[in-house]
Amino acid sequence: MPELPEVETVVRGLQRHLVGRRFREVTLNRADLRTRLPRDLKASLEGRRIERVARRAKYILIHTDDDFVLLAHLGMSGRITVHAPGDGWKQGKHDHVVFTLDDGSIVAFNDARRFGMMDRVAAAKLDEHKLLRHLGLEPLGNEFNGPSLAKLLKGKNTSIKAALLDQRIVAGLGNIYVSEALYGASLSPKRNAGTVQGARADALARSIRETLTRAIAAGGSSLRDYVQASGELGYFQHQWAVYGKEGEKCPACDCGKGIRRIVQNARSTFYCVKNQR
DNA sequence: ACGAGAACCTGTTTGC
DNA sequence: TGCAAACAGGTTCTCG
Repeated sequence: MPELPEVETVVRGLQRHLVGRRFREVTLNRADLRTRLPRDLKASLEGRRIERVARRAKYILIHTDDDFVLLAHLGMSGRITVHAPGDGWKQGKHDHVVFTLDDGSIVAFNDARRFGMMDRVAAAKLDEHKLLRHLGLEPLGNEFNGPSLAKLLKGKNTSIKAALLDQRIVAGLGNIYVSEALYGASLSPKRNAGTVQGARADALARSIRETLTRAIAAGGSSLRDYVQASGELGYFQHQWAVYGKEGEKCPACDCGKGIRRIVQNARSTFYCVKNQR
């Protein structure tokens, strides 16, 4: 489900409702997510004040007043939703962790497939965390541009599609936005990653940045599981150029072949054969 | 050392 | 209609 724009949207929703509040109660309903939840999660969080909420790649970072960070990843099907006191929220089947805040609002972590995770780490050691330390460039960060992307792709002997899904290169892209960004840069997903240099890398970096920015503005893309922290859907799926559009006309041409779906590394890729080389 | 494929898990859609 | 197979916004481990 959630790629960078969806996680960023959730983070913004959490910032509105969590910052300045305290965890009053933490309920662990099941601990066997992608990684096992820390045993002391409840004891270590209850009473703590939330200082800020941030994002690194697809990870949500909730900073508490003891200089620790609650790290959360939504996997494929994870959601974090916030419910005002008395809004009628009832615990559901896959609500694995439920937080009650000091104002009585509820924050629910729900994840049917349990590919998501949560962990707690000292803020000073955040960058050394096993799951964060190998992450590549933030595509919306200042250091991300054509030359920095080209440098990371140089010598990569795989498709540009597979390379962009590798979080050690660009951190935060997923299956939807890779197809969309490659379309925006007129690059074939089958192109060898190492050949994306110079002007091609410039175009790709620009397209990645623009695609993600537009998706965030639309509140992310809702395909099946994803909702914002408020429960509202995302709307960027209505602006997709190619993803999920096999057989449809590409927005830029009338080539008649339509948008094609191929499978790369066991994941669907969508692209226009004529416009992307 | 690198890249492809399998595995993790549940729910929904598709096809025979 | 019913059941099985295929597929889904991700990541990590294993194997060649």
